[in-house]
Amino acid sequence: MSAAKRDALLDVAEALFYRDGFHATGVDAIQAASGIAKTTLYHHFKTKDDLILAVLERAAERARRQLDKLADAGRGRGAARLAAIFDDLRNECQAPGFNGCLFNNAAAEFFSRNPAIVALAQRHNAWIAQLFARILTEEGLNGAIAPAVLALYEGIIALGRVQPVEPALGACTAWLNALAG
Amino acid sequence: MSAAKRDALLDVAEALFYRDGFHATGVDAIQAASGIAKTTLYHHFKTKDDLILAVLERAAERARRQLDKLADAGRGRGAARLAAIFDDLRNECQAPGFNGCLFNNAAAEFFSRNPAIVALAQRHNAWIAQLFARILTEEGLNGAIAPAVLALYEGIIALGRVQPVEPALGACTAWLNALAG
DNA sequence: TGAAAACAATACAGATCAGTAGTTGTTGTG
DNA sequence: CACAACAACTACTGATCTGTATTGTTTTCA
Repeated sequence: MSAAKRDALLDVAEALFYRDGFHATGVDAIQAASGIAKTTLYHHFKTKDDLILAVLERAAERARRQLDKLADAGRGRGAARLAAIFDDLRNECQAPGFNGCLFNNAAAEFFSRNPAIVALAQRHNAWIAQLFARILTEEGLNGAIAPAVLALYEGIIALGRVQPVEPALGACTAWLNALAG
Repeated sequence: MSAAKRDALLDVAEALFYRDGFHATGVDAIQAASGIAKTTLYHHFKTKDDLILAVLERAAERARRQLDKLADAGRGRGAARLAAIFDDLRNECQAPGFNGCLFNNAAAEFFSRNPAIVALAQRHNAWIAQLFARILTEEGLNGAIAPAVLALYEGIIALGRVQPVEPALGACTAWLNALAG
């Protein structure tokens, strides 16, 4: 399978999984939406769970690249470097069809069922926590609060599904700026 | 159906929904685990989604009672009144089988499928935000940060599934205490 | 051009899904 | 005791689930 076709398949699968959930999205729906035959799909992914893992791994890599880019751009700006990452949340949470964090959604659905999926979500969150810690120390701030910053980050994403994010984001960036003062 | 039996049924359904997810939990599994016949179940709940809504509504009432109790107990203690609510999270997140927030999990699974379930999660989060705002103003603090406090609260719950909550909770209560100073 | 792999389409297997019909207890009430 | 209402059980419907077998076509690459 060409890389482009594989990407197209993963695109379709990710969109359906994200919108409708993992258990509620049948392989038939992915087949119908992607045009790729079920036989072919199962030739490249042993099971549906393997496809889900591939979707999640690709999405995690993409998210990490994006976060790295945002973190690099703000280098030397103190707490504003963190605030820039939260600013980016505004766009994502307000995008149509926003349904929270793909990885946390997956972890919730597979909590008692597929440890590999939960572990992937765990690693992804740990990576973000480490990024936050690095940013904080590089900017001369207290790196120990990184876990709390991550909680804020994930909390805003979770709430963004059912609430406007602006109030939380506003108070949050105020906090982050207070860190610098 | 007696109230006790209804409660027992909702207990079983809630436990299965919480552990395995809503779509992954079949009505047959609830029947087998509760001993209540499927006919009876469908006599009292028109559809599976109605059962889910009943489970969520009961759980939301229980959670609100618990939060109200914690909020009342800390009256007059300033930011510590909020910190007490976060302290309670420690126990919940460390309990075996902890799988995040039942309402956010439900909202994620039914986001594109059942607006009533999403709306219930929305109302529950709004209620908590209002509680936090009331506590903050009653304690002479800035009520406008309530949405951010809620984000912290929900973020810790979301992360509690895949991470130890202690670091985030520690930094978080430090923040809350700094609010008082 | 020819061989080999990958592909699509269809049909199917076996299990499970939500939900229902009908019959047999079982229980509470006059 | 007799009656009425509810609950349990079994069995079933039709749909949908993951995953596979089959067959034939297209692509690829030497």
